Amino acid sequence: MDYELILRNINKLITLTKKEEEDFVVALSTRSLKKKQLLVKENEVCKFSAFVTKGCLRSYSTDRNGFEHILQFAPPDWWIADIYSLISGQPGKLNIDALEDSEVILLNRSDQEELFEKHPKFERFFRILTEKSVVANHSRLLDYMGLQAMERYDAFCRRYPTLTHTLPQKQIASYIGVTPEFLSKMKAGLLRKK
Amino acid sequence: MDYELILRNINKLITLTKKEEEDFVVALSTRSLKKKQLLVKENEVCKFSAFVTKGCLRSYSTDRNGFEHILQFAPPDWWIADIYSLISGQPGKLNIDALEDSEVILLNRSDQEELFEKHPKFERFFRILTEKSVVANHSRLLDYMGLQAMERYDAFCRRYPTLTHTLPQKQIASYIGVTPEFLSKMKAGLLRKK
DNA sequence: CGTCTATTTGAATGTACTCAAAAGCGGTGG
DNA sequence: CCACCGCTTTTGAGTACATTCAAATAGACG
Repeated sequence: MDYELILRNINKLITLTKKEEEDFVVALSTRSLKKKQLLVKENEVCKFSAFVTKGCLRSYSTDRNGFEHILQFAPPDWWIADIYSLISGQPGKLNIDALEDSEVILLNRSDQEELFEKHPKFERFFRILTEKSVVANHSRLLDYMGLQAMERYDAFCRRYPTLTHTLPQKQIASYIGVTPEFLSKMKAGLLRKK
Repeated sequence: MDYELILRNINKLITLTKKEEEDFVVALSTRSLKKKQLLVKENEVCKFSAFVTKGCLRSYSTDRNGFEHILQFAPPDWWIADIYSLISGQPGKLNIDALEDSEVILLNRSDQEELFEKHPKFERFFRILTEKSVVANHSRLLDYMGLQAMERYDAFCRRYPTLTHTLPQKQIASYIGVTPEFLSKMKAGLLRKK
């Protein structure tokens, strides 16, 4: 299996010895997902973190009116999981599925915890990864609170220029928190102004 | 100094040896804050995490229209910081101030990092703390995306029953993302229905 | 007691949503 | 290769939730 991408991802934050690298790699497994295929289902316990090597996943929750709200996109080189379910061991509310045919590497929570025991360096890696996640969520929360829809769309386009062009608008609408209809109208309005 | 509360807080997630406890405690310092006093200012680098032992702090950001948006309340037994600034070393966008006369314990980032080197167990503590923070932020983000103002207020009251009764409405409005005027109208509407 | 801030109330407004329908686009099977 | 089907995007009219602005009232603090 080719774990080059995930090892480089890890090595951005910590430096692994040969032994650590080996102990890490044996804990990994891979999985292919067809477009629309679910990796994590709501009301089930999420037992692993996923690292995307190809394609693109998303995590989302469905509200009582049937609307999907996207928490995260995960293109290659990103981690994704239902962290609530992962750390509580309780069934989660998130679904994680593939927006296109994708490849992921899975790390079981139990293996991850063994890794933490054996090599505290991994604890550091995930501590830092999680800190970055908090920062991203803060920024997104502030966007929700202080910006209007058009500005959130702008912010999205600036932060994720690639995703902006590859994802269906409907998905972007669901991420920035507007209806697809309204996003369409915003873009039309933009063009008129130019 | 009395570090009982913070030690109990730590011991909820990990178990410290005598030596670890000592090395931790020597890194701490305390500070008193008067109501409205700023602990962290925007555009300055935040160099510590704060643990509240008395009173209540909040972290917030001011948007370009001058509106404050509260990211977090920190009553006793809670941690608070501008994590973006803390981990990046860059000047942050958050202010942290006291909503009433308060006492906090400060842990410098550099001391914290030394602690991580010396005792990886602390890395675990903060890894778990940070994971919980991600979960809380996810839940709040989903509330913003899927609930309307009244429901967000309900959710707030259920999650923080104590804060609901002690905080000024204006602060709660700023946390749930509505104007103080509208929160007032929502409550009036509630009473009419009962 | 007086001042400053927080809360309430009301009227007018605006941003974003709902519902409906048409047009566009992509994939699939004949 | 074309025709069809389903899904996404666009467009429009009507609506609703929440804001803005203004003014009055209530409360807190020195």
